[in-house]
Amino acid sequence: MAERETTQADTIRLAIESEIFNGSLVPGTPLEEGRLATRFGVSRTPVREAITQLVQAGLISKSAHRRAVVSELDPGTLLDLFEALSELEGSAAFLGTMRMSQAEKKHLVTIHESAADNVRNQGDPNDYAKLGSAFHHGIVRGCHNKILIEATDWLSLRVLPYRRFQVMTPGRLKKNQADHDAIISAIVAGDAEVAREALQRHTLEQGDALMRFIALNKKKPIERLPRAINEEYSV
Amino acid sequence: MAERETTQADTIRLAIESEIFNGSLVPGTPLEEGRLATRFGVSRTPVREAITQLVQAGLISKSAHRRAVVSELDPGTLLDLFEALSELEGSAAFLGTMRMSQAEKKHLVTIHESAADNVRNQGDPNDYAKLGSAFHHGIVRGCHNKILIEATDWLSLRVLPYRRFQVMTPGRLKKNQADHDAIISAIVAGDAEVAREALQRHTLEQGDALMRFIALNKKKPIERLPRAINEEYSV
DNA sequence: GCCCGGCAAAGTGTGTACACTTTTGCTTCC
DNA sequence: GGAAGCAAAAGTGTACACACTTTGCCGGGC
Repeated sequence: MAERETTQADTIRLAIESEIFNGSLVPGTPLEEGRLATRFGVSRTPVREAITQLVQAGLISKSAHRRAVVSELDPGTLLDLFEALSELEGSAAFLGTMRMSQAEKKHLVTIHESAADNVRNQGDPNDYAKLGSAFHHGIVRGCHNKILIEATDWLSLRVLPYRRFQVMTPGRLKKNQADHDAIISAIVAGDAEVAREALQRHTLEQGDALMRFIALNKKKPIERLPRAINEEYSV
Repeated sequence: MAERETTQADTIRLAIESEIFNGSLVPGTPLEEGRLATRFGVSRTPVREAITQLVQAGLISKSAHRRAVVSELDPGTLLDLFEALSELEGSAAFLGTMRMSQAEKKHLVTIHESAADNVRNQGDPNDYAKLGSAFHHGIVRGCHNKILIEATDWLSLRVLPYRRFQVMTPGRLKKNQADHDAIISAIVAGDAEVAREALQRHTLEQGDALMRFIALNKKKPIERLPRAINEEYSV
């Protein structure tokens, strides 16, 4: 085979990841090395490697001699996750407000305005979700701190499997847009402390809404849940 | 062999970790699977597993078909690390101030007072270092948010290999103790915002001091550096 | 009827072999 | 003398085999 710089373990890790994100692999599902190996047409070795990586990423959990399972977050942990994420994003917003270049801020404004257009014209909710994710992403990147970005991504990753339950009702969509409006204003105005607080509260509320939604729909079978709004994941 | 709940991979990971922390494995050192395997008296398989885990922990870096090396942090990244850590610890202090039980606060005060005694009586610097670490640890645990704790630990882990360069000159020691004093006062008084800011600035300054120290001593061979003050690592 | 002990099947942990990639040091040519 | 190219050596990635652990089931005892 020709030179490869991505190993099979990487390929398999990516495949499993995306199955977790798009919901084919529901939290709680056990992952057997042997089965995955035959399914992907490789031996168990690269599968094991992929699993180890995903365990460290927090997406799956496993203990010695026991099968790996897709991580399942109880409500308390999910709440912790959003709380921690809100703190990190808040910090990023604070630093970003002081560090983003004019071009970076401009870019954020552009994204925000596209989202506003989408709301006005009742565009594709999927597009709106992507813009929203790009907005958050842009702010976090703006802090120019590799480690903080890495940590934020790490937490975002772990929320991702649950994001698919999110639905944007017209009311929530408007609220979301208003929140973003306040955030971008603070950033453009250079008011770092306000930006921190606005983004922090926004993320916390997002998490809250998501949790309420999950709680409401817990009893129904997975298949009956509304379709995921973000087919793609970006982190 | 009798039943074991810790696999060889775990054992080896722990061994490599501690060698990184105590300085036997200097950042930049290449790690060969084969050599490690013979050294630990196992096959390459568990060694590979251990390495994969350490890569995800950020302690080791590696790319396909290339040897793994102990992660080396350039000054910029180290600065980012401390900045991010300071934000996280600040957040933890904020939440902890509101959430810690009286018993937990009491415990922190006890630690702090032991440290004060140590300073007054010019006790063992090693003990002081341990108390300092317990102090930070206690505050972080106080936030009662599993994810935030996990994230903070993750970053602390990555700083650890560099902590051994830290020296406590009498001046720094006094400053450190004064900082802790301000932090514990704010926590006991229930002033969360002050606690956040105090711990945040404290961690940031600690990082700054460490970086200056490393920069000064960079040229000297490793063996000539002062002995590590924390033999143990706790995270 | 319920619990407990043991058995078989499933599944993971580790050793080992081999193919392929990278690295290194030598040789050769300019 | 230095640079480019080549070949051997070193090292990693994957497959596969086997031992050990876990798990679920079954039957016997209380």
